[in-house]
Amino acid sequence: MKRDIFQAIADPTRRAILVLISSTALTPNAIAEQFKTTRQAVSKHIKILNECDLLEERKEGREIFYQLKIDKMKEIDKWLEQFKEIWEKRFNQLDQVLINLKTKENEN
Amino acid sequence: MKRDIFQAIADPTRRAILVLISSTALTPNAIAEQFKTTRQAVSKHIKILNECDLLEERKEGREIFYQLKIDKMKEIDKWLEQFKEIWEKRFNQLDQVLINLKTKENEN
DNA sequence: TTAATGCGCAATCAATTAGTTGCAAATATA
DNA sequence: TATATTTGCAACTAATTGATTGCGCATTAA
Repeated sequence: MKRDIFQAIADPTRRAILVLISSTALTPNAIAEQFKTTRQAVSKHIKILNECDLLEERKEGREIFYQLKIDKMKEIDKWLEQFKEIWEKRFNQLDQVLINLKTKENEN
Repeated sequence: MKRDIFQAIADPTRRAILVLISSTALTPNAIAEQFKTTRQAVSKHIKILNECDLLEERKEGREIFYQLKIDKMKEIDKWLEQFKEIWEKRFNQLDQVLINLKTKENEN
């Protein structure tokens, strides 16, 4: 099954999980407690996130702690860059318009 | 139907459309030509993008030109910020480790 | 006026999805 | 050893998705 990070963040529950485990490693049960959902539902989301290579796991006895591979999130940022170039260009153009207006103002 | 921008970018065809119309306004037919897909399929994607308030449309005779509301893409960037804070913090910590190593080196 | 073009929308279909239930394996506790 | 806990995985269901087909409306061209 082909998954990508954009599909991973499409689901709101999954986005919340990502935020939750971005700074702390948590077990599936601990995650489920935060969301009023079942452990199994969380488990399925974890599986998907894992397929996207978004998780680090650390086993400790019978518990498994999951944490976000935060660097993976940079892939989204990288994709966004092509739009940033455009919106920054537009912003600069707007800026130029404002400067031109001000110059004209001073001419009066 | 409740849509959000994260669902909009979940589909690879839709991501390609967004890139395509980020700098130029195009008609559904013109978009479809770029992807070797049908006009109707593109039309459905456009509908979804529209529901997410991602598009500006300009009617010209019987043609409708669609262009990306580029500012809307900032919402994704805004969501990413919470992760950026973490990865920058980690980077600085790593930086500190390297500085400490260098200091110890100089002590020898 | 008639024919062709560009478009949105509804109906339909196959595939995928999120969630539930049930179970077996591994670990911990009594 | 017997029991309880934590987990992953498979089977199932209801809902959603992407794509196709067919239609009607508006605009343009002959």
